[in-house]
Amino acid sequence: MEDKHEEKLNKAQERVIETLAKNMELYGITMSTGLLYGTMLFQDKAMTLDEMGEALGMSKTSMSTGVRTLMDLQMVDKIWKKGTRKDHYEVNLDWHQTFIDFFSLKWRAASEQNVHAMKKSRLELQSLLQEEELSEEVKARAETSITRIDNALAYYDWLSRFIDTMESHQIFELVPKDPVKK
Amino acid sequence: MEDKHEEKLNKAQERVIETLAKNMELYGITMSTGLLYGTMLFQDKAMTLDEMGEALGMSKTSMSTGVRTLMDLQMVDKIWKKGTRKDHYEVNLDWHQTFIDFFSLKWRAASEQNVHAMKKSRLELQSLLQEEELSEEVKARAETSITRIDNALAYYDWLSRFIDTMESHQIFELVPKDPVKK
DNA sequence: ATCTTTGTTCAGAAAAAACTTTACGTACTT
DNA sequence: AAGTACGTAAAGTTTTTTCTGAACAAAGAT
Repeated sequence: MEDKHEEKLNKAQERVIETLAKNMELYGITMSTGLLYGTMLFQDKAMTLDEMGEALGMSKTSMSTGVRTLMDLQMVDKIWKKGTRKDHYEVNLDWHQTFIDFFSLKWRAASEQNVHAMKKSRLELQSLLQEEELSEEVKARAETSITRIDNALAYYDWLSRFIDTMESHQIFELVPKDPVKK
Repeated sequence: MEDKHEEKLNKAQERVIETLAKNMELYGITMSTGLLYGTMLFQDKAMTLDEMGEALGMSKTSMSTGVRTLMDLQMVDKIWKKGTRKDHYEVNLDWHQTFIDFFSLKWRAASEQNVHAMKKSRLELQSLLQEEELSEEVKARAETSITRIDNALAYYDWLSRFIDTMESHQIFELVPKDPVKK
């Protein structure tokens, strides 16, 4: 009887954990690491690497790398526990912030790299257009390229401001955390 | 001399293409498909599968699957060209819309799946709490689980409204496409 | 100081993903 | 109707990623 209840509980949890894990690839997170996250989510205590390995039936090494990935994304935090030498981890329950952190971190970085490359190439293309004896064909291609780059740069400017409004939480003015009552 | 110019042009383009491709993993897109996208970006004509294969030194099959991935994400469009039997493709230059489409498609889908699983499990957990002779331990765990689920559901409710404001372009009121002049 | 415990690095094994070649179906051409 | 061009599916190969076990370094315990 007791087992029956426990089984029901586990089944309910596992459904969520697995769905969550599957969809975490949007965060660039592997299924296993997603399962780790989900497992920790339903724990009311911070977990040690050994407990994780036990829970998932995986090596401690994998837990170590998995939990580091999650830490890098601010999805879990390392917790101080006195009286034990083991590290303890628990999920960061502020999902809104997790989402924002992910964006700031990954999308901002990508955006900046792209902008950097584009600006550098744009300069080169401009200088190319100054060249004497530039064939019409190359000239046309360079001009198209600059147009495409400018178009993209306008987007990245927008994206940067977009991420700003998330980081500053200004976004919650437009889209409030608590839906406005009717 | 002519070659010199062309080489300069290609180098400028390739820098952008490669950077772009590398960072497209945020869209869940493989490096090769990213290179394909970048290549098409700097083309002023729509490309055929054969031209793509030529340009990337890859098989036509790969181009076929790559371009389909990009089409699914609305990043490229298939173009009608009369007088030829080949399919032609060109990138969708509206980057803002591409970003929004990606979000609508991927994040909305993930969100809905997660919500679905959570609601289902939440019901099961509620019903579990009604059971007679429920051990204190299981009861406590079920209650924690419900709390965690409710916390997540609040976030997904927000996320859904957030995506709404993107799809409806309301987001451009808060974050205008053209930065406000000073 | 020596012996444990703990987390991580590294090399190799296992699994998954990406890419290519072959084969096939459809639609256009002659 | 037969032949050809085109895109894609399927099977097989190569490459990449993930996972593990052994070895190691740091910190604590004895």
